[in-house]
Amino acid sequence: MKSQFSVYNSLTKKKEVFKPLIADRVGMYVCGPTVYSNAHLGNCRTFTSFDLIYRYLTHLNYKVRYVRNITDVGHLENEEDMTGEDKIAKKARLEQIEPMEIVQRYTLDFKNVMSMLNNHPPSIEPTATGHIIEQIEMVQKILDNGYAYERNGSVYFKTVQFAEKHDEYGQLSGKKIEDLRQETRDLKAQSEKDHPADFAIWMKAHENHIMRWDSPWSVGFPGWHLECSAMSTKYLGERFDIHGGGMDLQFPHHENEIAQNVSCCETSPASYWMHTNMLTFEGVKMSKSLNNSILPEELFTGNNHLLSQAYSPMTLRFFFLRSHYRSICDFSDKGLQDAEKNYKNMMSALKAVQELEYIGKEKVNDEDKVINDLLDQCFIHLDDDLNTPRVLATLFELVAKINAFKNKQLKINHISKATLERMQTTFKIVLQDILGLLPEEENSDAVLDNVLQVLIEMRKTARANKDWAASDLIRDQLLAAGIQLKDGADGTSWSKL
RNA sequence: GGUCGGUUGGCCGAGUGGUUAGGCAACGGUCUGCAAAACCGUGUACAGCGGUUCAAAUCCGCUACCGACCUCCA
Repeated sequence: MKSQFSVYNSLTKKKEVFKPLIADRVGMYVCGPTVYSNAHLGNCRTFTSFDLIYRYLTHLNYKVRYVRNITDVGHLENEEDMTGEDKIAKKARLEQIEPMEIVQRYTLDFKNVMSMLNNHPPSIEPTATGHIIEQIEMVQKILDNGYAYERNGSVYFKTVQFAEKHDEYGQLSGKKIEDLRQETRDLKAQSEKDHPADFAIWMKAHENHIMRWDSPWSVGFPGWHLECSAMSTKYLGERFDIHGGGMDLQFPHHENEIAQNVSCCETSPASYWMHTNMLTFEGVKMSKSLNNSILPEELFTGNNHLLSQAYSPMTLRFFFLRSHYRSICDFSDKGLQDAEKNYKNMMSALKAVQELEYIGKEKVNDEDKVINDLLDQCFIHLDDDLNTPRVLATLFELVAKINAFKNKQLKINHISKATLERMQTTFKIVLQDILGLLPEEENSDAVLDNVLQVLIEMRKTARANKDWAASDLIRDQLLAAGIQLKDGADGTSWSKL
């Protein structure tokens, strides 16, 4: 049974059934980070969303090649400023170290954070500096095809001429070339470009620009949008299935990328464009320039005045999954507190469902259908453009059932043995394999567990003797120490608060 | 200024032209020695105004407020 997985395509502005170009294979390119400083929570949200997509495609048995670049050339800070510096070069100058040292530091930081969030590494993680030759070749092709011109060693893309010949320009972002002309003309009159909407695909390096490469036009560096065109083409071909990135990249980055690909390869690169929405803080986009960004490390340590406590990477992942990837997600301490509780409850249920044992003769009733319907719903909601809030809602309904079975509030033999087994495998697959939520092993301390088992035994004896003072003392003292005892149908268990 | 998007119950957050989202918090119940945990139940929300319709929170228009992009950004 092949699923009817549908995704929202930013290019056509509607949900479409996903059909790869080659059956059973998917090529996906996602614009990665610029490694000139630490990854912040906004970056985390985007890449966690694409990790989910990657995981689900893999679950659907597609062979996925997931390419996510590392931008280590940086972009110009101000395209019209001829002393404009590369972001990475600027940071390097300020910190008195080599640009590639900056790149290395923040690349490692980024990969480390991705790993903590349980995001799978992409199949290929190419760097812009490692693909200068490919980029130069692409510039040459665009020149040969007549969609660019050289000016003082820099090469610019003829945006207006391109837009006149190709409907593609503006389709993704909804921008009209007339508006761009109107808007930018007055402000940036002294440019060496023919038109304000033109953009550089090769830039001649200013004399103190550190990152530079030889080329047919000048010693310089590739333009803002070129690396993604070059690397996606190299690793996924001229046409592939999914191109993704944050919504803020839609214009100009992705629009210009399409223009480059069409003018070079005569085809728009991707069938489906997927854009993730922004993470906001107090209603405003989280970004470095606004100085309102929070670092993952601050969250994991609780070392930030906005946070009442530390939150684990899995709590953060859960927090992201609570909202749909195309909706704005507003960061809040309260939201993370909720997410933490949700996550813990979900993980307790995951443990509980695995421990359920089938007892008694099958007396299957309506409950069997209820459970199976809920399990089906998980995939129906995943198929619907990865509606994770709905998936979680469905899982919570299953959690209630699982706990009820565990505490004998529902009888296990009211569902079939096959249904129990399906629930056990499916709950785990959805939670761990697809949503990527792993247990954090909080009860893995064997010594602590042994000590607590002694106390639980002592309390049990006290209760049997109706020595409530003693049993309540154990319970209350442990609670004060952050350990909660839970009396269930099968005895007492414990968890950290 | 231009383009696009949002406004859902105490908070978060889905969704749909007519039927319970879900979570957190709250309250009631079951269970319990009492609690906690767990389960069950309760809340009747969709910015405002007008229109289309048998029926709109869901479609259309206007207004208000918020945001994103138009400059590097995930």
